[in-house]
Amino acid sequence: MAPTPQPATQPATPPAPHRAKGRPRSAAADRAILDATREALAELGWGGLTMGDVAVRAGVAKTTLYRRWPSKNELVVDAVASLFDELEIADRGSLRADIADVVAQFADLLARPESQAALLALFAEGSRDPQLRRRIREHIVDPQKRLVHEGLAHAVARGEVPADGDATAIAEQIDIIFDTIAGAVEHRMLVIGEPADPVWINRFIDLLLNQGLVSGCPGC
Amino acid sequence: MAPTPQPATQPATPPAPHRAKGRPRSAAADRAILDATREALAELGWGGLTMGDVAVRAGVAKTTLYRRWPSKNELVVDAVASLFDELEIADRGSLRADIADVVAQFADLLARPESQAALLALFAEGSRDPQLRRRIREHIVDPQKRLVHEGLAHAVARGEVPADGDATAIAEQIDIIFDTIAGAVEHRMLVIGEPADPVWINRFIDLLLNQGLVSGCPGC
Amino acid sequence: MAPTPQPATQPATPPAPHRAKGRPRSAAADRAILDATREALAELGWGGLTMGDVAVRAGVAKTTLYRRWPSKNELVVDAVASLFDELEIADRGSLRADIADVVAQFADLLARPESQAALLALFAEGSRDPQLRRRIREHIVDPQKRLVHEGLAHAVARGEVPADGDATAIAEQIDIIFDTIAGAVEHRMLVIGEPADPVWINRFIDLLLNQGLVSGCPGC
Amino acid sequence: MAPTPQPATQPATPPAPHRAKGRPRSAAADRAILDATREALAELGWGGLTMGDVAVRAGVAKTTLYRRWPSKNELVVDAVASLFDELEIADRGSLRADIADVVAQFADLLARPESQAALLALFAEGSRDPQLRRRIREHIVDPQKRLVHEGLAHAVARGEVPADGDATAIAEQIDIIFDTIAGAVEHRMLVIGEPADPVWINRFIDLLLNQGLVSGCPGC
DNA sequence: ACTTAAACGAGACGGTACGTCGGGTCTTGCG
DNA sequence: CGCAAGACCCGACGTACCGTCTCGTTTAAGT
Repeated sequence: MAPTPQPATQPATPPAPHRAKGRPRSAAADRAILDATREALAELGWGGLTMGDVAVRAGVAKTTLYRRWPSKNELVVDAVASLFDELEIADRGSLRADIADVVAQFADLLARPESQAALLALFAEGSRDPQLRRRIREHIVDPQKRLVHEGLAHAVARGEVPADGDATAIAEQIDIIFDTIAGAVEHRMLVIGEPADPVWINRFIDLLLNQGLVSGCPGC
Repeated sequence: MAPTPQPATQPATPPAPHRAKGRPRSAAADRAILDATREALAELGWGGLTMGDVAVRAGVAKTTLYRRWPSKNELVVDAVASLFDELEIADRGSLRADIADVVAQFADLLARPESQAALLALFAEGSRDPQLRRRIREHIVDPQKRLVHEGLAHAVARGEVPADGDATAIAEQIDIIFDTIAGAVEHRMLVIGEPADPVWINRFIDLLLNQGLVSGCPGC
Repeated sequence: MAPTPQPATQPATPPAPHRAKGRPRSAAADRAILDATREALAELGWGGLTMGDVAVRAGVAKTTLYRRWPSKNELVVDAVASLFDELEIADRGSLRADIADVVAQFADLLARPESQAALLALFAEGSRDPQLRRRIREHIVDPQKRLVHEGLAHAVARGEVPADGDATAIAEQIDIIFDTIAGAVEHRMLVIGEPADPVWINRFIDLLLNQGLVSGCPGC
Repeated sequence: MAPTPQPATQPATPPAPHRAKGRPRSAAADRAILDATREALAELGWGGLTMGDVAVRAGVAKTTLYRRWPSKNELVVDAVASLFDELEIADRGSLRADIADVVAQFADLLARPESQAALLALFAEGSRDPQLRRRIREHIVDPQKRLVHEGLAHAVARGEVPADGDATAIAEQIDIIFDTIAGAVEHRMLVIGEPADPVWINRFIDLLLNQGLVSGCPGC
């Protein structure tokens, strides 16, 4: 999510260079502000984070903040969204290994204090602001479904999982799987505050892959 | 969670009547405040909730609030915790039906705006305040594990699930199951903001009970 | 000014002893409260004086205070008025000596910090509350006019001052003299904050007795 | 007395223009606040005067008040001090007339409710705060001694009063005269609450100029 | 000794103002 | 025109006292 120019929303592809009059905006300021935001967020949490403080940390005037982001919400979304770009799924040879790998990545990400504070703060604000919630889904959550999608593709390619023909059925299936995996890790780390270590991950995948709740799969 | 007496934390079982000096605290005020808090929370969310406003709604002086709860956090924990006392698991004849029933109850609870706002706000604050997180676990989250415990007992009694001998293994198993179920519903409703309707619940239980990810359970 | 019984103002002359039922009021409490008031007043001034603090200093419940005095005003008037009862005029052989003596007494009284704080606080409140001002006049200021009255009587007896026949003229004369003497000392000590030492007193009496402003009394 | 710049007390003569960064303070706000303060003071007195109320009357935020004056004291000193700049002494042809004139001016000033409340409140606070008392003396009281000084000069020029050679003796004489005149009027109007009408002024000057206490000046 | 009723301590109560802090806007002068 | 600085309006914060109100407990006078 790129810094949002306030007065004039520039087009996605700026074909006309639009020879900006006057002094151009400082790119360094953008970076400094986002870094300062993440730092302050990790230290103080959403409630403790103040625009004035971010401005001071970034060595920037408050005006400059508001010129780029209309409010705390959007600033923090931007500051946090980028963290999730690093998640990747690699073909590790088996469905179990692939899941374990991506869950571990997610767990690593959520282990950072700033991620915890930032995400929960966003989710909390999102519960009152449908627009913000939509932005969170679109920019932060939904993009990660690609991981499930790709992982499933690998499994199908390996023959571990049959290729369901129906596309919408697959989409819904992906949603459920994603809800379940993401939710379990989130609950474990954000709500309970316990680490999702390899042991936990293993047990969780056991449950997910049927060696869990009704092991032996007796009457299913 | 009962109103926390500020200066002197009395023991859980007060054998000594503790001859209260001075005018006793008004029980009506306690009730009015908690009700007002839940109401305001639903209307305005955590960020919009003001102590002054709660006081006005409760027909109570601001000082009376602060005399009982040192901060918004504690007040909201108290106000919200009671909502979870209503969850129950009934023996509906099959493991699937039991799970579906309790998930539906949980979904109903999280469908209320005040629950969403309150829980997420608490979780967010909890990420910065280990003490608060502990209180959330102890007073709100962990007590619900009884549902899994009882459900599992029913299933064992019915012969749907073998009785694992090891007690600690069972405890860990319960934790994982709880993390997974609670996490999935939380993610669905609190993060994504989508309803956990019967269709979703069914698919989710499919996944949980092996008719899901690797349906047919080929090589497990 | 005696402690004012609140609910029932007893008649000035209690012919019927009014056989008090129940526990009688503690005289010790009265004294403790007035002492505590004077002490607190000297330390903290009117603005800093709190009823709660006075109660604590006096080892008494706040209720006990309010049972006797309806407000801070009346309490402080009572607490302060007694200080002025000690002023006396002695026949020291000459008008000048008599005046010097009583002015010195007044200066000693106003030299105490609690007198300064208390009086000025009362005067200040009195400027907004005509009733209080009246009470101040009647209970604190006017009673001291007896000093001028007696001093003048001594001077007439000595033949230093002719006996003006008209009673009302004398009364007005006394008022003026009192305003002048009291005012000068008050201004010197309460407003300016300088001591009224013997040198100042001497010069002041010079001015008052004609060796002052137009010394030599040329054309009078 | 000018509004006191809070963070940096600039020198009396700012030779360096002190290139002010940021938005300059609104001069209109200064005026509005001082006017509102005088108005509120007259209506409500010191005790009733609220910073919040002053802010509302001045159409200004409370923070703007506190940015300029650290407390009620300083604000009211500033608001009131200017009232005293209007006192003047004119050469009316005789010492008696000159005195009568300036006393009448002083009486007019003290007849305004806001002057009474403000002055007494200041004096009261001054009794506990030596710094404030010093500021009162320097900014409000002492400057008025010029009136005595000038009046005396006129009298000497007219030959009504002999020119005392010693400068310090004259200074002390002025102090005494000022204490006496100011004190009498203050006592009359601020303490007693009676008007200093022409009749009273005449009698007072009689006393001051020897036709008073020992009229006829028999043995002086 | 027993009754009775007011005084008492403690402290909770509804209020009001306090002085501070953060949000978001506006107004300067400089580059 | 961007930018730093900082004043501005607004509104919530948590605290301190106010004067009132219950409580349960003395404490003396009258029986």
